[in-house]
Amino acid sequence: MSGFLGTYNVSLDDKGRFNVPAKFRAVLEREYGSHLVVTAMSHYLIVFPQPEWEINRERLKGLDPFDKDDRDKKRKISSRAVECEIKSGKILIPGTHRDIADLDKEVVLVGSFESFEIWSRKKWDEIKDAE
Amino acid sequence: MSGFLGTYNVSLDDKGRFNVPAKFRAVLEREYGSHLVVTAMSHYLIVFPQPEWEINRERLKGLDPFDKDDRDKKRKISSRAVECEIKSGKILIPGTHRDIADLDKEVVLVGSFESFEIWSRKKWDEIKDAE
DNA sequence: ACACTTTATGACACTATGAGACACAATCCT
DNA sequence: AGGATTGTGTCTCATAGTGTCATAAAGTGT
Repeated sequence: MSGFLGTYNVSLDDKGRFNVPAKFRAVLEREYGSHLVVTAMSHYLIVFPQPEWEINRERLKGLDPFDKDDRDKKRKISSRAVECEIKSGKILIPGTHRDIADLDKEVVLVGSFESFEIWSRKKWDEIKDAE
Repeated sequence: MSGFLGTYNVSLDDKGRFNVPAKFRAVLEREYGSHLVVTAMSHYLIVFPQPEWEINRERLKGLDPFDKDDRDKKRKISSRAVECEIKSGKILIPGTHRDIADLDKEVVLVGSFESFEIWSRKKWDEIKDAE
């Protein structure tokens, strides 16, 4: 109902996974499912439940695969995304995406209603009070 | 479900093949099959699963065979297309097409929902951050 | 405040994946 | 035919990803 709320400090295990906080897990179980799409912004990642992501995708369906502008538009979105799944309560962020967002052990999850974000603790500390 | 997503650095073996990333392979197995059509754009290749290619072909059928622009577009697409198949988990890009896209050892696969693209690492690095 | 339940961390063994290599088959080219 | 080039099957190894458990920490009810 109320979506992803709050800020959580979590830590990645030796393989780059983290436990989804119980509150977030509850949202996923109630409203969505275990399939997620993670997309990279410059300094952080956004995690969409698959059904939310699907809404974006629908808008891109009609585009012409042989038209340059249409392709560019699609590529920009799809190239930075990756499908993930919650397995044994954990999510693995692929290495490529960990690198983009510069994640090390300490990361911060930030709820944003129908999606949530993943920040490195360092970057988050820098921006959280700014504005 | 969500099509080809993400960016993968892969390397061609001594014969010009590459392993299809597991995520892409899963999409192909779930939604399409192992038959592909590869077509060359100016600086990269586009790989369509055969069923997707068929859909686009239907679209091109609507074009006017006596209109110059329409003919040009059709010719451009058909003349540079080639059928490929995944064999032992790998795709071989024919030499002709490797040349067109200027592929050497390091290539980048870029998902684009119902198709994916093959770039030389060099070209990709040039354009990936550009707008 | 206590026992009990749930949640998060870290560790470890195991599996899957992608790179590279090599032998072999098919095709092409005079 | 013979040799070069192009394509195919298969194997090994390092690394990335997965399942599971023990322990620690946090949260819940009485």
